[in-house]
Amino acid sequence: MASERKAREHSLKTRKAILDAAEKIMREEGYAAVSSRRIAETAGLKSQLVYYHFGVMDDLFLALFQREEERFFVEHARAMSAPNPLRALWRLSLDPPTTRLTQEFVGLANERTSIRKEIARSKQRFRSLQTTFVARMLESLGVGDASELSHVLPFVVVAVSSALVSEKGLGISDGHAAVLAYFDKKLSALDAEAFPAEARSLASH
Amino acid sequence: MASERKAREHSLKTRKAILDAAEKIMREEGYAAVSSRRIAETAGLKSQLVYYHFGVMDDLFLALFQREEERFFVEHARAMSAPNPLRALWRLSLDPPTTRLTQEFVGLANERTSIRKEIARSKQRFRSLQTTFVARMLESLGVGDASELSHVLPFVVVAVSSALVSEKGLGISDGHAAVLAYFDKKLSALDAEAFPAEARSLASH
DNA sequence: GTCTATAGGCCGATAGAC
DNA sequence: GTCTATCGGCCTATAGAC
Repeated sequence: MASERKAREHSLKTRKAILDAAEKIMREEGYAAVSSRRIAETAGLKSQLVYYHFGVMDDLFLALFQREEERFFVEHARAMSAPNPLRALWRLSLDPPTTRLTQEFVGLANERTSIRKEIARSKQRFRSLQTTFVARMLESLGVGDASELSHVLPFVVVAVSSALVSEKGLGISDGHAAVLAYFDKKLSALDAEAFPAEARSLASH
Repeated sequence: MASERKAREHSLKTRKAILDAAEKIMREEGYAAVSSRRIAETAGLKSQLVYYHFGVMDDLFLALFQREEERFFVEHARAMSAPNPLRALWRLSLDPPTTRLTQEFVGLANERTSIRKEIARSKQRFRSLQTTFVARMLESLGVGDASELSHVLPFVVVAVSSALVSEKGLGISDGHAAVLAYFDKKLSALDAEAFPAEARSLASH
């Protein structure tokens, strides 16, 4: 029936509105500010609808996290297949909206056991993707201690960019310019060495 | 009067008990779990005493932070004057109790404006101390681009150790061994270069 | 699927007796 | 300085009408 389809679409629309509102609050005011009432206020609907569509609050947070993880996975894959993958990963990790939300989820994980497992699983997933990628990259360069560096490099990139975003949120920027310049320089150089412009240009023919 | 002195001592004891309880809860369950009632329960006293001794909750958090900052400053100074200062700073930043609490205060800063300024001020203070210290160290080594590195090095050390502690809290340890080995090695080497054992041994005579 | 109404809990904070 | 008592607020979550 057409009415069933319409109802389903409407339901999806409400779910999206709730998730969007939750995400906005979480980004701007932190996970602690996310409540069914604040979501309702932001999305322009009644707080009980949150429970109707998502069950308990834990499930809402899980749904939001999974949506975010999917989105991040796409951006992550794009960064990895860029001509300068290390620098692209670095810039992606520097994106304030993305990283800010990730940090909030980590904070949330300290409070809610059901969330912690998901965050941990997701973090390990991306870490594994990055380590594998960098390992291949270093091997193709003939680097000797590729095993250690392939773990260290992605870890440092993510940790440092995360710290930059965190401090920016606190209104601090001491030394940030130096850190940005240093990593842009070093990562670009490594990218250029692993994926020389000539090879790329030849490969595309 | 002796009774006045006794009362003052008792008051200090209560204040300490409250701060200790708040710190314990914050460490174990996160800043969101710190409430006057939970403090009272943990410290074995009435929740109203929290307000009597500290005014509003913001002031309690400020008092706790300042106590913690003082403690950290002492440890920080000790690390800087160690024979291998960079590695000592690295190990200090890796201390879970210290770093875990710092991270909770950063989260708290997202919620409470009055706290944010204090956290930012303190972070800048330590950053400045570290940058100055590393700059002198690199200059004595005759490093050319000492200005950039003196900003990058402390930033990376703090960011990476913070990320290690954070992940450990989530139950993740993928690649941690490699990161630990790498930084221990690199920082120790830099320390040894700047403060050779012979120079130290001669200077102490 | 959305509404009104409401139960039950923890919170910050204050007033006033002792 | 510590006690009892209490107010008002925001929260999660559910019941039941439409």
